[in-house]
Amino acid sequence: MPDTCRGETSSRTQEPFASGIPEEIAASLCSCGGIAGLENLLPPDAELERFSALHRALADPIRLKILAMLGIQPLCVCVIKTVLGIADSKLSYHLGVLKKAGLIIGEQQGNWIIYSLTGEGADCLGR
Amino acid sequence: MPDTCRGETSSRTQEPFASGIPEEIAASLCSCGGIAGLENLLPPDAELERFSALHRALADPIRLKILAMLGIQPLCVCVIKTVLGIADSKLSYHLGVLKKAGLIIGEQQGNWIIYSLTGEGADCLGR
DNA sequence: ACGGTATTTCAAACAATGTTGAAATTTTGC
DNA sequence: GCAAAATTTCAACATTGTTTGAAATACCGT
Repeated sequence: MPDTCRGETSSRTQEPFASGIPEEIAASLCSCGGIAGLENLLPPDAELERFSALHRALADPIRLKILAMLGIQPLCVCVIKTVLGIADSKLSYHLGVLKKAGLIIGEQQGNWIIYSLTGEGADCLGR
Repeated sequence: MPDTCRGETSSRTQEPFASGIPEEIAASLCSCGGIAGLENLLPPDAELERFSALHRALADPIRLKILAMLGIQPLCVCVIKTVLGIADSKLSYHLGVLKKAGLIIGEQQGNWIIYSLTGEGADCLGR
């Protein structure tokens, strides 16, 4: 391990916390470049935003069930509705959330709209 | 492919939707056992509930950032706070959410509490 | 054009989650 | 025991997400 961090815990850089954070923490923090170095290792905010939006779309059992169903085969709304046993407008709301998140896509086919997974939606199922 | 599905689309079983759902849908639905067969292929409700709770915990950029930080090294609250630049109580709230979800664990060490990823938390980072 | 079926949209009620600042708790060093 | 630092808890409030039923839209067969 490189000895980049001699001297006192936080007198080298003027970090905004008082004085003695735990030795072990200070040491490894130091060897990754202190607070600034740590920050550089983090994903950019835009990416965090994107991921959290994706998780928000998956944060509901009804929506997960819809994804699971579409993972088996494309389905029209009426079949999904029958399996879930929920009101039309409720289902439509959840389909909208999944669609807006880019996880499913709906294709009109005559009187029906047939939903299926997008590539991203399929990725979500694989974990 | 097995020819398990001769005859009219939905006269064999009395499915609760009117009459003619699209041919293609009906056919594959049929070959997986109709509505009932489809239902059997879905994860049990308890599992959907569990997954959705996990996603809910990840559905916030602040929390994702905390996880990313802890993925680099264990940290005390004051360092996390410095990086995020948010109020103590706000941070504590989000740490609580992650802790309750089983993704991080806090260990008191003197005056500080040092948080680190649990196994499950580390799994989440790996995608 | 009409009547019927499938699906979505809308606004209002409701529920869950996130934020804020002040007060409480825990631990340490003296 | 007391004061100071780190962290959490609490209750009020703000924001966001979900449910509901009614009305609107889109498409088909006649």
